[in-house]
Amino acid sequence: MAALEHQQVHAEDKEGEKKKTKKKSQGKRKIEIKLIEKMASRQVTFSKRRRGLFSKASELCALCGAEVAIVVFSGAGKLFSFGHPTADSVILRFLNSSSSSSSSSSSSMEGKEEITHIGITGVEKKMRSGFWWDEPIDENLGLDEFEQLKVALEGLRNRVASRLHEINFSLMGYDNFNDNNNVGFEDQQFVDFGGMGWGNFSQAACDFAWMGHPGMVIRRRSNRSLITEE
DNA sequence: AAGCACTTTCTTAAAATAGTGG
DNA sequence: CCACTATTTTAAGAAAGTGCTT
Repeated sequence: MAALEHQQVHAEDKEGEKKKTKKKSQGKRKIEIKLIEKMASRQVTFSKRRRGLFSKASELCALCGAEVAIVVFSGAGKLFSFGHPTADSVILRFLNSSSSSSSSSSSSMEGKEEITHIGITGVEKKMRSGFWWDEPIDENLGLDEFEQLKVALEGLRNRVASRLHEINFSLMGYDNFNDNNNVGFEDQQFVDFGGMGWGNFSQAACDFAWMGHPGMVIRRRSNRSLITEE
C-alpha cells in the first residue's frame, strides 16, 4: 500500500510539472449499470466498452481457440461486428448447430441473454421446418417473371421491415410510428461493416442480426438529430 | 459552417489478476 | 484454500479531434 501511495505521489508530481492548465480527472468512478442519461457520456462509454469487449473476445479466440461473433448496434443504429474467424462463419455455424438452443450461456446477464435467444431460436425453428423461399427457384421462369418476382420480394421485405419497426416502436413506448424516421436494411448504405477491422459481414449475416435483435431500430443519418432528443 | 455520432488521448482510480506466504 | 500485497488492466471523466451529412 505504501508503495502504491508513493507511486501516486510521484505521478502527481510529474503531472504538476507537465501542465497545470488541463482540468484534473477524477479518475475511474463506479457507475450504476443502467442507461447513461447524458448522451455524450453514453457515446464515449459505448465506444470504449465496445473496444474493450472486442479486445477481450479476440483474446478468448487467441487463448482458447474459440470461435466468436459479436454484433453490436450503437444507439444511432450503426453496426459493429467482431468475428473469428469471421462473423459470418460463426453465425452460420450457430444456425446450423442442433445443440445451440439447449446449450445457452450462464452469463450474469441471463435476462438479456434470454431475450436474444428467444429471437434467434424462433428464426432457427422456422429455418429448420423450412421456409417457402428456401425452395429451389423455378428455372423455367422468364426474364419478365424473374423481374416480377424480384419486385414482389422487395415489396415483401419492405412490409416486413415496416411491421418490425412498428413493433419496435411499441416496445420502446412510442405511440406514433413514423415510417419516415426509420428504415430497414434495404436502406443501409450508411451502415458501417467490419467494426474495427476484426470482422466482416455479408447481407445474410446482417439480416440475421437484425431479425435476432427485436429492440434494434435502424435510423437514417439525416434523422440523427431526432435520436439525440430524449 | 454547423451539427451529429463516434474516436482518441490523458489522467486517475476501481477492479482484476498474479504472486507469495501461512 | 485463504488472506494479503503488488502489479496490471479497465474504464470514467474531460476535452479535443475526425468524418460524415445537411
